[in-house]
Amino acid sequence: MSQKYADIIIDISHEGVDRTFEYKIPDELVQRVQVGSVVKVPFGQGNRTRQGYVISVKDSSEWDSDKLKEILQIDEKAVEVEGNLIRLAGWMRETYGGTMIASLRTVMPVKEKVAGRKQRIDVMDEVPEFAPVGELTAEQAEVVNTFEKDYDAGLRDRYLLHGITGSGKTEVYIRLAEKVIKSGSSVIVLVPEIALTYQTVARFRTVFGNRISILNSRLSKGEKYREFERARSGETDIIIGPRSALFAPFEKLGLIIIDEEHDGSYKSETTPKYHAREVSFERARIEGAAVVLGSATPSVVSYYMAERGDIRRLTLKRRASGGSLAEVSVVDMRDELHRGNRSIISGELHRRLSDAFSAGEQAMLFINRRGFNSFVSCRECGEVIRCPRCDVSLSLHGNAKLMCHYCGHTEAMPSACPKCKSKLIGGYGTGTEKVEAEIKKLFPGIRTLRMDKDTTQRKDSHGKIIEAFRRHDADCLIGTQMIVKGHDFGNVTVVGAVLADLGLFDSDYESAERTFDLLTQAAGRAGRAEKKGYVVIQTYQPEHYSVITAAKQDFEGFYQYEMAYRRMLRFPPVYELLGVLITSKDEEKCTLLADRLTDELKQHFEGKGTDIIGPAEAVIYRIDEVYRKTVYIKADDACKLTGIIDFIQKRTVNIEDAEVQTDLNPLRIV
DNA sequence: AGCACGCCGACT
DNA sequence: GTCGGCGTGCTC
Repeated sequence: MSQKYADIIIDISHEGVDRTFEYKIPDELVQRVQVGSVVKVPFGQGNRTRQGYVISVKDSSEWDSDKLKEILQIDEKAVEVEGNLIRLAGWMRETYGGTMIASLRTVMPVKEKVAGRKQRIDVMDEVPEFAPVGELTAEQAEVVNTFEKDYDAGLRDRYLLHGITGSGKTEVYIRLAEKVIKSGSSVIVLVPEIALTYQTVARFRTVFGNRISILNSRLSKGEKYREFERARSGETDIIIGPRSALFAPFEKLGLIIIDEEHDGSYKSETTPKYHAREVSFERARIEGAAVVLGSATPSVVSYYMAERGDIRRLTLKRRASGGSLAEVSVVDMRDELHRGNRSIISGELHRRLSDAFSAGEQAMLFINRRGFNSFVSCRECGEVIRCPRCDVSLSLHGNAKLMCHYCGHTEAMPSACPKCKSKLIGGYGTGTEKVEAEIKKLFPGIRTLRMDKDTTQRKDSHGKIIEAFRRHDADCLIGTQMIVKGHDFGNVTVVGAVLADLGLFDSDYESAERTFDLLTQAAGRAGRAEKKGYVVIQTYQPEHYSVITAAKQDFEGFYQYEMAYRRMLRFPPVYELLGVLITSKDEEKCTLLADRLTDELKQHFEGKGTDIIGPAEAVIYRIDEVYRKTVYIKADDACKLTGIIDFIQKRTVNIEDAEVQTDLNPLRIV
């Protein structure tokens, strides 16, 4: 048999070796080495044994055969990568930057086979079965019909399912999945991590039984591997999980569903900083699968695509249960102050809560606040206690410990101000703590539950709090935005957004969108059963379009306003945005690299439909003793940014100990 | 990343 | 003279 050769990516995440290397395939391995094989190869002068991934196999080589080294063996412990997933990784590298090996690791989140442990009992296994899905409404049936017709015609399209809260999107997903599975293909369902609750899982499990794989953050590597193996071997037809479930190795994929597609958790925070929506389109293209994006508040990006005809829009306008939408009112907190009410609870919210509690109903109060804990400051001189390693204030945990949210630095709470020695220092408590105290004062005897970063530190505590509230162990649930997402509580009739607009101050082009989403979703929480619901939005900016349109549940209105703003400021989706982050422990090197890189970028790309903005200090200039500068590039065409990412990757300017990362369409300005 | 090669300072 | 510092460059 003639000599065969393999192109191999070495498992080292470094730009210098981010390319394929050719190896000879020894005769005894030639039957078994194929694209996707994980092999051991000698590498470098010292011929150290390294792991590598076979990217292609070929019959000839440009190289002198006796200069090539041979593959040593197949790595039996490693999991093979499907050819299609390798292609997907190649696309991700090209689109988002970073090394090929980083993209490969991303598409195969489970690296090592783990000996099958005894099957742990998972809470998800004890989920009670829901009543089988009943008849669909006319609207739901129409959506399902449209999809089935396309699917039968061999068309694998992309759809945006825009359905108001309570319109029964999950039932639609289930029907679509059934259709695809019946015709012999598999389905991936992505959900935001936080929404992967009993309810969602229970509904799917009722229909699909044990032919479903469920991923969640509680699974160990081995358990996750087991679920992926079940998908690979055809033991399951459907996988449901967060972002990484997108890479489930189904042999024949027919449909990818992304529920709550506007959710921020679909964007990866580590290189490659991919967005599951974008990657799902590419995976679907490679595999010949359809994509369904679903949301009550679609992302501006997806809605824009639908408007331009890039994806097909399907709508659900009515609540499936027939329940009416909640009555929403907006309270201007400045008026409350003028009237002499200095409480954080307005007169109207107080009345609604009072009515609900005396009727034995429940209420939810949430604070739209991205900060986590209170900072500690001196009442005398105003000094704020800051992290010695990062440019942020420390937050108070418990009442004796200060902690940095960015680097984990902890120190004891000082007894006096480090600057003026005053004893009058203290934290102000988290927003949720304050609200809880206020509620207890206003409504003695009312049982409250608090859900925020503090109370959900421990694993599972999130689910426990939700379940306790569902059992009516408490009358009032108080929390940050995490209480808003995707939980149905039949007995909740009042939802209050205590401080609705805090998010609007973020230095972040998506903050209006997020505020609209949260308020709309919050409003959808009230009165989901037969009882009438009331939503009170308290704000200092009642005239802000996010607040006005959310109160009316008017997505279209919000979208028009928001697009005008995005257009004017040239933000996505009208323009493509690339964030470039330059980091170094050495402030001067960080500046030098940022300046030189910007000069080069301006030389090559300025004008011609691209704006180059920066360099500037990042919003948090220093994290964990690393300095951070940013450059932002806006372009009228995504291809230009792909070229710029490539240029940055191959840049000639390099400063040692300083690094560059790219972030395509970042969710926020860092 | 990790290893070898290479060209200058203070040691047996 | 030579042991060893880590700057530079390459890895199929």
